[in-house]
This record gives sequence, C-alpha cells and structure tokens, in this order.
Amino acid sequence: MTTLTAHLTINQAATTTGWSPRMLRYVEQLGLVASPRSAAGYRLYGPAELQRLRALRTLLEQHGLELGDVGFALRLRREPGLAASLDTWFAEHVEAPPRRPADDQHGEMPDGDWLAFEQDKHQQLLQP
Amino acid sequence: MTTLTAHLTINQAATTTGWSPRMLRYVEQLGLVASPRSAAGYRLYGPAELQRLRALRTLLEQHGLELGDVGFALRLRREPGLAASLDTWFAEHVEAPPRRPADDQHGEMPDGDWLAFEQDKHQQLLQP
DNA sequence: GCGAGGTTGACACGACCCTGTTAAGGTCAG
DNA sequence: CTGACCTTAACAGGGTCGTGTCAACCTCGC
Repeated sequence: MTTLTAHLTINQAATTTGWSPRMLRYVEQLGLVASPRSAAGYRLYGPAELQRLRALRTLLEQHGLELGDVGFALRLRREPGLAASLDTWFAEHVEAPPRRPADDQHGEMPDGDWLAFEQDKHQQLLQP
Repeated sequence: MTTLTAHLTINQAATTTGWSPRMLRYVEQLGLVASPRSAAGYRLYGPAELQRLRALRTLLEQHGLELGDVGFALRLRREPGLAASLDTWFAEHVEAPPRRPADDQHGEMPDGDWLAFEQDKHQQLLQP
C-alpha cells in the first residue's frame, strides 16, 4: 500500500477528498481538476489537486451547485464571446428594462403600429 | 380572433417567435421572459417581450446553449456571492496555478509533510 | 350563451446527465 | 511472478430537462 509516495493514487485521493474514483475521472473530464500523470499514465494527485477537490466540494455544497454548473461557468470564462452575448441579452432585456416606472397595470397604449412585426426574418446559423 | 388588440396572446406570440406556447410558459417559469398579464390573467406579449424571445432564440442557437444554461447565468447575476465564490475558485485553482514550469515528469519531492491533511474539517452550510 | 382560446396542473416520453459497475488489459512492488 | 492497483471503454439505472398533450376550468367576443 506504500503509505508514503509523495503523490496519491486515484483511490487514495478519493478516500481523502470524499469523491469516488469514478467522479475524480469525471471531474477531470469536465476540465475542472486534472492531475499530472506518471510516465505510465497513472494519475498522481498532489496537495494542490487535493485542495482543489476539497474546495470544489464545498463550493458545490455551499451554493447547491452541480458539476455541470461549474463546467458552464468554466465555459463562460473560456469563451468571452459567449459571456458578452449573455451580458448583452441580460442588459437589454432583464436587468434594466427602461420602461418608465408606474405605467403598467393596463396601459392601453392604443398606438397599434408596432404590430408591423411581420417582416421578421431570422437567419439560423448552425455551426456543424 | 380580434386581430388587433395591442398585445399578442400566447398563441399569437408563439407563431411569431417560433416558440411553442408550452415553451413560452416554460421560459417564463425559468424567469427569463415574463409577460405582463391582463386583469383576467392572460399573458399579453408586447413588442419588448417578442424581441426578448427572438433574441433568446438566436442566443441559444449561436452558442449551442440550453435554457438551463441561461437560467444559471441569470442566477449568477442575481447572486453575487455565488459569482464571487466561483471567481475565487477559478482564480485559485484553474486560471493561474503558479507551479514553476518544467518541473513535472516524476518530481520525487520526498518531503512527506503535507500529508498531514487529516485535520480537514468542512462545515456544510445549508440555506433552507 | 356559445365557441374559440386562455389558465394551471399533471402525466408521458425521449434525451441526456450523473454515478456505479464491469470488462480487458497495462504497471508496480514484494 | 503474482496480486493489487491503475488505465480506458462501455453498459446500466435513476434523475432531470425539454416538450407535447390532456383535463378541468375560466374568459372574451359575438
């Protein structure tokens, strides 16, 4: 069992971090915590990786996240264009919808001009 | 059918935006695009909502997102603590791991001190 | 008042996510 | 050499997501 080999094997890392070996591989596949490999391909978990794994665990617990959520957050910081698109959409549509306040309830607003939305032509870009 | 009532009903909005009525309700339930309601509870889609829906659609298509992803992005901007936690985790563990380069391969590093990780006590905060 | 169409709630089903388990094979320490 | 442990790949089952559909009921326009 070689209780002192400077790096932990996947099963040892699993026991000290609370993840299962299967999940350690899955977490790596999501790009969240990858470990260095030995010459023969064994994963070797050092203190840095163990801390990442523990921190990841508490992150999930504290906010009720799932791994896919963190994976998406990673994607957000990897693809600035995506983040920018989301920012724009939220800014335009959710954050500050510049409707003048205290106007709702039933604003009849009988100017029936905007109904000319017929000419809506959306192009669907499919990236294969 | 009252072809001119200043706001579109859900079926009309569905046909002009490409969503199904079912999905319009689902999108609203996710907190992404909610429409004002008539006194009797009917959803009334105005030009703003229609544009939000179309923009949402192209947003998903262009980046290969799913509704849940946008929902999570919304959660990110609603919960600054969550975003901060993710920022911290990524900053510490993914973005710039300050390992000195060209050190790996088999670094024996026999200082077996860091194994004293026994004293790991995590508190699980559950917000009900 | 009647019919078209709105509301919520629930069930259903395929697709995908998460996780465990197993199979077939390579590696390491005694 | 041998047995314990690692690797990848694949299957499997429970859970959730996205979407349609149906039921029961309410509302609007004529």
